[in-house]
Amino acid sequence: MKPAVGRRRSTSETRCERCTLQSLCLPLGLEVEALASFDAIIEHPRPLKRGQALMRQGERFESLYVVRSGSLKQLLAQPGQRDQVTHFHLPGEVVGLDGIAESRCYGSVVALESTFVCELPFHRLDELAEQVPELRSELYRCMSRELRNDQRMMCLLSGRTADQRLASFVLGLSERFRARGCSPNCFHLSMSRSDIGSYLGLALETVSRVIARFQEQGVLCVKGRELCIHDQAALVALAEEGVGRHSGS
Amino acid sequence: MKPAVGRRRSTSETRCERCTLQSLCLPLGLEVEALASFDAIIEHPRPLKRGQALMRQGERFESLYVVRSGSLKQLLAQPGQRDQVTHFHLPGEVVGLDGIAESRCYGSVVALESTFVCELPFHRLDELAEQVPELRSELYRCMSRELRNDQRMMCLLSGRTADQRLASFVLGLSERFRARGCSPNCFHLSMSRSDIGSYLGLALETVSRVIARFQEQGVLCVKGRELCIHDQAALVALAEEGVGRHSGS
DNA sequence: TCGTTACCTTGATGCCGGTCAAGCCCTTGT
DNA sequence: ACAAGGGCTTGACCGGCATCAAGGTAACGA
Repeated sequence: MKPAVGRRRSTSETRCERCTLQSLCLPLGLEVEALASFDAIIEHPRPLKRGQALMRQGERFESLYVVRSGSLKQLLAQPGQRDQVTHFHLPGEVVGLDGIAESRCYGSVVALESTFVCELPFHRLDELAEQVPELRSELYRCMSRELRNDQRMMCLLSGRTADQRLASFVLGLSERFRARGCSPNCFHLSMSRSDIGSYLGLALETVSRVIARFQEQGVLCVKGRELCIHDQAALVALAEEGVGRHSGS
Repeated sequence: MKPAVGRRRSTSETRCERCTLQSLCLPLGLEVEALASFDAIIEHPRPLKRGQALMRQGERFESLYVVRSGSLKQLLAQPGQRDQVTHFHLPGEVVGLDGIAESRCYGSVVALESTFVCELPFHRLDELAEQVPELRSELYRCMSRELRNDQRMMCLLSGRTADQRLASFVLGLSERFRARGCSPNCFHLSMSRSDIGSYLGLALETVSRVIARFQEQGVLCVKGRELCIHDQAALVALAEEGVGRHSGS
């Protein structure tokens, strides 16, 4: 089921050089020449349809992927527990770093909509990183950033109320869309309420209810999966709100 | 307050070559020669006393550290929220990887007891990694492993009951002690109940109560901070226990 | 067009675990 | 030796959120 067929190298239209995600992506800061070398190792598997898997938990790890367009969710299955969403991946984000350690994919990654990715065979990437210090740094930075994000998430999950979690989630998405040149105030949620709930450690009913409450308060407006933030300041206040669980005084 | 004074290079007794943590530590798998180069960049700040900080959130990131003996906790301060424990670090574990991304320490790291560390100035480490592919791989693997652990933690925090969290926590520690050649069944908790609670997203009272319950059930035995596991199988069962929150059927 | 299905919303109920409070134990310093 | 303070335990109470349940809505295929 791996999209081995349909892979192809860069064409003029898929070149990094012309990619709008340059400012976010791995080859950030590479010289023209290095960028060309980087480009040369990229493969382009055929696009994924909604629900299709980019990788499956336990599969052999071969490549990193960068989302080119669309979005995906990462799922972790654990013994005696329902699958859990651990990440959502947006364009420009690197997928699969957690597979390096054991040469196995640590989670499954599934497209939430039609999704294009760039594939970076890891051994070739590492070879290139040996020669290009900037690429090496960027790889470190990328992993480090993800560590940082995961830690934030752990804090979110461990000490905060449903309202705070939802507010942080929405703000986080908003920020990520802004960085991608999309509207930070109105955007489309490609994931279901149930995905959001799983990700935030809440029941899907709670997600629904909190969204409804935010709407009543005029903080945002949701219709199906279209979301508009009306009062960002209020959302920030909701996310930080002094008194969550364990928050003390 | 940085322990700049008292740093010194390796002496015969601090050499990696003779270190009992070799099988766990970063230079894993290096040839004799590469190991010597690695050894040469290590510095040894003076030991930390209980409560002393190895790094403080927001400080400039310069070095990675490896715990040589003792243990530390990592704390993250967030606006309008009490500090939260995000990691406990045991001997052989690398500290500070999350600082690479922004060249700032992402959290504060504080000793839980008398603690020795090895300091690895990051720019020198990276220089060496350029020449030694094995070291590079090990660095990647190390970060990747941490990503994986953080994800496990996120799952723990988001979908599980207090009992499951505690049981997983104890099992995790047990496993880590085993890997370090210590008894996996009887060990010392260098962190307070409150630290454990913060780490697991529970009130310290809950930690105390759950431990008491486990004790009544004969699963383990705790006296102050000494812990003995009596029935590991039961603990595994408690950790996985089909029916947690969100677990569905 | 209709039926099927997946997704979402809203209500009612109950439990887990947070919070507050009181007291014990052990350590540390004078 | 005693006082003081930090850490731990245990009890009582109650609130937030999971769970169960019952529709409503939208998308899709026949």
